[in-house]
Amino acid sequence: MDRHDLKKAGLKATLPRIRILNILEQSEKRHVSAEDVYRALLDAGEEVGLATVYRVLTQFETAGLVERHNFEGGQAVFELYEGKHHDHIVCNQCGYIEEFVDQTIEKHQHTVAKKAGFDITDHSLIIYGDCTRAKCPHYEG
Amino acid sequence: MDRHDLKKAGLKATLPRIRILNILEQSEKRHVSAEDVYRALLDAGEEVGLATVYRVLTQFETAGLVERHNFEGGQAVFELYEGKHHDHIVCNQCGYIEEFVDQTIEKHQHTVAKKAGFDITDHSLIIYGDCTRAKCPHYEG
DNA sequence: CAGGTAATGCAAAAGCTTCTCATCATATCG
DNA sequence: CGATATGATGAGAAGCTTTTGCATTACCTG
Ligand SMILES: [Mn+2]
Ligand SMILES: [Mn+2]
Ligand SMILES: [Zn+2]
Ligand SMILES: [Zn+2]
Repeated sequence: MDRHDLKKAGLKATLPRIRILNILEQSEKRHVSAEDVYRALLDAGEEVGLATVYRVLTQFETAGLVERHNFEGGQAVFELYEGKHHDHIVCNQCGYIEEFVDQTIEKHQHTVAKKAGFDITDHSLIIYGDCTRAKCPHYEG
Repeated sequence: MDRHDLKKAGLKATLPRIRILNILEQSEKRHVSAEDVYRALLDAGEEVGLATVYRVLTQFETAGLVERHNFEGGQAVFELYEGKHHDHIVCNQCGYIEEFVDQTIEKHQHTVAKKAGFDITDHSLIIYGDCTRAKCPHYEG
């Protein structure tokens, strides 16, 4: 992802946009808030305003470069869109996020929509639970 | 639902709480925001503070009397909990909400959680689409 | 119905996101 | 390559939803 992809998306290849794209690509965490991106820029010594981060992320979303998710907790999170849909399972304890696709669930959603008389455009499926990773604060055996 | 149910939930039967419960029961719309509840109270000539509405709705949620949903749009919505789980399909155009349960989807969520090593506690499934009701602004045949 | 405790109302504050507007960078074209 | 027009940025103010602090008031118990 570089200035070329921005141009293709109809966006001027400005320094802030290139930098934000880099943050999204190089981030340890795949799902990051606007604040996360902003702090990462500050840590890297880049001067980008928080308002710009919000603006650019929204533009990226509109352009189909990133996806926005509203997990519980008020703060929206963003991730690069890689061309394939997936859903999320989130740990209540440590916030760890795993991605998944279940074809049966996907298919049944369409059935449900049809039965309800809706032309389905999208969906959001988030499973919440307690993960069993050693790292997780609440995990004991 | 009356003062008795409040007591059983460990909540004092105060006037604001009784009134809010009534609003939730008698509301035209099943899924209402805190603002919706607040305005309904004002319209009924009841003097209840907005902060109290938020506090009480959160207490009701904790007590298992209502459920909170975070649909797109920033504002949380609440509905009375009737003892049975369901998911939602929401119209992008008019906001109309239909409820559904799909046992296959429910079952597969547990499978997914197990495979990911999570003890599932909850989930949120929201399907978005365009409804085909005559009432709907975008619906044309 | 008096006393203790919990709930309320108001206003202030918090948290997240968007907007305004003067300034600045980018793309384009000569 | 430099001038110009256009669009983007940064800083702060503002918006919207939700929470909090605190003095006052209502509920429950006895
Ligand atoms: Mn993801
Ligand atoms: Mn519902
Ligand atoms: Zn965890
Ligand atoms: Zn509709």
